[in-house]
Amino acid sequence: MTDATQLRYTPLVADTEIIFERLRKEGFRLTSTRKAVLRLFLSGESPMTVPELLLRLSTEGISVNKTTVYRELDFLITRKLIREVQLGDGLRRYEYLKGGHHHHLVCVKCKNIECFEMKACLKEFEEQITAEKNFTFIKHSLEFFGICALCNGVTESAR
Amino acid sequence: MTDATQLRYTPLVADTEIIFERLRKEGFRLTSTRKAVLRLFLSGESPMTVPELLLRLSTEGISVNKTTVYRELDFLITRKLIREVQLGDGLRRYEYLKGGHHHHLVCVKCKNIECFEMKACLKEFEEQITAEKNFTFIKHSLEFFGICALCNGVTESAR
DNA sequence: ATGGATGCAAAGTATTTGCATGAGA
DNA sequence: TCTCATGCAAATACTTTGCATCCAT
Repeated sequence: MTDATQLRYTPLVADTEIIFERLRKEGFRLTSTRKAVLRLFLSGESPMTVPELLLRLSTEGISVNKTTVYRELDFLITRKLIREVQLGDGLRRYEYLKGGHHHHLVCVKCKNIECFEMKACLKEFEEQITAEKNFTFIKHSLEFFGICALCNGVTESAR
Repeated sequence: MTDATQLRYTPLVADTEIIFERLRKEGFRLTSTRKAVLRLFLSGESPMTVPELLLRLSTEGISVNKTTVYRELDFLITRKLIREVQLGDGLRRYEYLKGGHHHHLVCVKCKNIECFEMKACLKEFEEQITAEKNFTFIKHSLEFFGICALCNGVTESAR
């Protein structure tokens, strides 16, 4: 329970190439949209909403239709390359699913989202519940909300 | 960590009256809409979306405008009588906030939502993180997804 | 009668669908 | 060439806003 490790997304170009190659082998097309969206997720962004994603892409000079983005997200979710997360404000966000399961520290002030791991976090709890009430666990989501170190350091006057 | 208690919402009429009286004393009006919405939450429903809530009300023969419902929810959230919960499908649900903080077991098959408590669940974890990285915790949300006992018992053919 | 509460219409935002067209492999 | 992928328009779903009216106290 006392085992929290901060996740660091390493924006490995190698990762990108490996994923591209895997998709190609599986018979999917590597269109410019797909590459752009995947690169964006792989670059270590915080979870993004669709409007945010569209803005990011257009800022980079990439013009993509929103319908295409929604469909691309469906595709990537199905391939388990990204996942949807909800952080309490009613918006759907999407983030790169780099191997491990992890959770979020959401700053309610600056809205920054930090990812971190909790090894074997709720395993024993889930096992106990399974034994007690025949509930088969598939997944869980755990989000923490509070004020981050940066915002804690900022004095009222300095805002 | 091994302390899970199932929550049971007791639809106490007394609770309803106490809340009504409190609101009245604070200078808020007890309109028929307010009473109906509050009674619905107090009757021990699972978390509901606004459309679900509107349907429930109209089934009971209560005609309320959706705008009014949204505003009533705002009001009740401000008064900390209900809270918004997100259960992974992108929809906002609302539930009665009966004193205690609790979590949810969401069945992905039948969509049933069970509430339960975890005493001192993540307290020690939060304290550790606070010490490590100056993050001030305000709240957290924890949801479990899986197959409930009922759905586990149902054979494929019986569906 | 006063001000909180309501209803209605309209606008705003997020997401999905149908269909014709475009472009990787 | 053969489909997967895309764009566009429109539909759907959810939520918010402005304003006139209502009604609980």
